[in-house]
Amino acid sequence: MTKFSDLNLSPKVLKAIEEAGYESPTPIQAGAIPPALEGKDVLGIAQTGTGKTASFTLPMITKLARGRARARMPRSLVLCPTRELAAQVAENFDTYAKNVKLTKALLIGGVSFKEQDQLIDKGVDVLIATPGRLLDHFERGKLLLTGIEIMVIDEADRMLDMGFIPDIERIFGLVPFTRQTLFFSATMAPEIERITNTFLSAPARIEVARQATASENITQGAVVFKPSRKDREGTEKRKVLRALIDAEGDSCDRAIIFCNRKVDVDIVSKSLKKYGHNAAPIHGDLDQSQRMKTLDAFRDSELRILVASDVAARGLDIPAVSHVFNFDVPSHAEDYVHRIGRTGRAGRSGKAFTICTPRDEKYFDAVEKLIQKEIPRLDNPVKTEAPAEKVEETKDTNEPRKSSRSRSRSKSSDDKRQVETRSEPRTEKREEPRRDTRDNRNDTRGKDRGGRRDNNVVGMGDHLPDFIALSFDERRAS
DNA sequence: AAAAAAC
Repeated sequence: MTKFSDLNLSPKVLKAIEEAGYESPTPIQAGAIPPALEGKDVLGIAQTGTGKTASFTLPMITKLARGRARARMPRSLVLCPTRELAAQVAENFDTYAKNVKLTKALLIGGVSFKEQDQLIDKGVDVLIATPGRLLDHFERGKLLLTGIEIMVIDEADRMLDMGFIPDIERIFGLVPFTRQTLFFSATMAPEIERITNTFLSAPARIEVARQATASENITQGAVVFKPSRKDREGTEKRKVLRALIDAEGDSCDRAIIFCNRKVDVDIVSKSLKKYGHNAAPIHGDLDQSQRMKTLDAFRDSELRILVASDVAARGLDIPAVSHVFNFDVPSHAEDYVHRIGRTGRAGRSGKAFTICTPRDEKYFDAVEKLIQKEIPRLDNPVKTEAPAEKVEETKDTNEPRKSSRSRSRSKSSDDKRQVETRSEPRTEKREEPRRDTRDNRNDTRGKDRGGRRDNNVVGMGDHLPDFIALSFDERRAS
């Protein structure tokens, strides 16, 4: 098996790798690092969780260690689709460049320009950025991109989804023609193919998507149910969610709940908190420092449940998530794969539950078609509409269920949320509030991230279930 | 019916 020491990385980088606890490169690393070090363009086709980030940071650090940055002329540029992803790449540089003198700046939105400007003025070796903020800096004339030696595009397919491709093309036009380009995408959509044909020159192509895997290690299940009333859908889904979480007990020690909408992220998070769960929301409307804090707490196991929009579906490095719950079926089937791919990583087992109501059904069908597998239906964990509850809940409108609801409810839709949050704890036997005593356990998980030494983890964690290992085209082509 | 990203 290849070792990092066979890859021609600089001794200082090797030392940092060793200190982080790694010995063997993952396939994408073994494939991408040698051509990157030779100065070739690289086209890496790899899913998240394959060790992709290190496959460009390691050779970059090795190459940039020689030479120094000049003011306002960064020597390399890494573009990421989301702020979190950019921050994560920056952390990766910190880890592996700790024995090397390298300066870097993180240019992302949501934070002030001032500090970013100061860093750029001093001169940086590595610029890590989201496209919008990078162009903003550029337009202010504070930033020269003519000194870029290496440019990295991370998660290109996601950039495509987010409409960043015009920005990316523009940035390609601002960096020198002679630069080296390292380009990463989980899939090769036609538009991505076009970009790579245009902007890469004779790239070394490394595809690890089809990597064989030992076992299918995500257990999937779905609760399909019909809400008793349209206006109770949210409440009842939350109840199902709680029942699912509770049924998992202590084995559910780090979970992500995905919702399709930001409002629902907030509502679900609040509701869980009220029921004693250690939960917090993350989505794009929350301010950046809050997003970072929440994510850090989740990684450090201070936070047990992360309620998220699809900001967190792809790319973020969150190790060893025990459970993924889909509060909604994602409307893009591919997102299902990304979401549940947050669990069952690096050889660990994981569980993924999806809640599906009639309005989700067509998306659910699309998901099953994509993964070429039937997701086992689970019994609704909420006792089949216990009559006692029903009576209590509906006592204000004491009438047969099938009666028409044409009589508009006196509650305005405005105070619906309020009503619901008030009534929720009442409508069911409130379980013992769950105590998340994370501090009383021997918590080593936080350290997992940089230096896991578990026997069953290969390289930087390249264990993927079979269907994830298929490219999307292959999955679609069923 | 959506999320993300620039002010």
